Amino acid sequence: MTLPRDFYDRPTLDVARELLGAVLVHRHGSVVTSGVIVEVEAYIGESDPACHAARGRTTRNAPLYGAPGLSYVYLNYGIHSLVNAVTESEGHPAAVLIRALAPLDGMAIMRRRRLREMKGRRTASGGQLDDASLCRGPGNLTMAMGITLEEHQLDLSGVRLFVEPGGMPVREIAWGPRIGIRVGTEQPWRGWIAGHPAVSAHQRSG
DNA sequence: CGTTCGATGCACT
DNA sequence: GTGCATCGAACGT
Repeated sequence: MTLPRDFYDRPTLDVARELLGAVLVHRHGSVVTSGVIVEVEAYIGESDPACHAARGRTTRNAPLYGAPGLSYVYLNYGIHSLVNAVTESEGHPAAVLIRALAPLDGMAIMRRRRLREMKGRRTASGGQLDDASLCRGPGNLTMAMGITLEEHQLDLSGVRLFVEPGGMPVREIAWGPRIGIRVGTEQPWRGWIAGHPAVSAHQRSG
């Protein structure tokens, strides 16, 4: 079962909460990668200074104003593709950023992609990557899953990049300030599964 | 613990 | 030209 389009046509914080514990799946040819969503952030409307729509509609952020249930992928810092799910009805720009996954399928290729990206660089751990680290962080998870700008504007209820509910039981959800932004930090719009080892940025408890 | 820094692409000013 | 919804290493305290 795949979450339908109208799942995303709702208040963004509701969508964000219910994405926790669901499974993000990427089919790239015959290669399938997936993982349980354990960390998300909500970006809601033009009044949210951290939302890409904060300064009105542009060609870049137009998909945020469009149909809910599509992917919104953009390149950040010239290096990382970040993947969002567009939420709320047309004309209401909002999205949920997927920040971390607990890997399920394709862990071998995830590890290969992550290590290839780190090639040439010295690593403190000698190039070790435990399972919980494969998709920890929004840039790391897209690297591991092979999500690029080619996955921009895909139907999340389709067959290539989609979400299935019920990946794991969610005992406790914690909420706190969003990470890595310079404005809008007063809103507790980062949600994560309390205590999960794949959550990024040291804040795993609530 | 903390801050700083380089790598890198694109949209916007 | 500036500014990022990043990452990991390096170095200071």
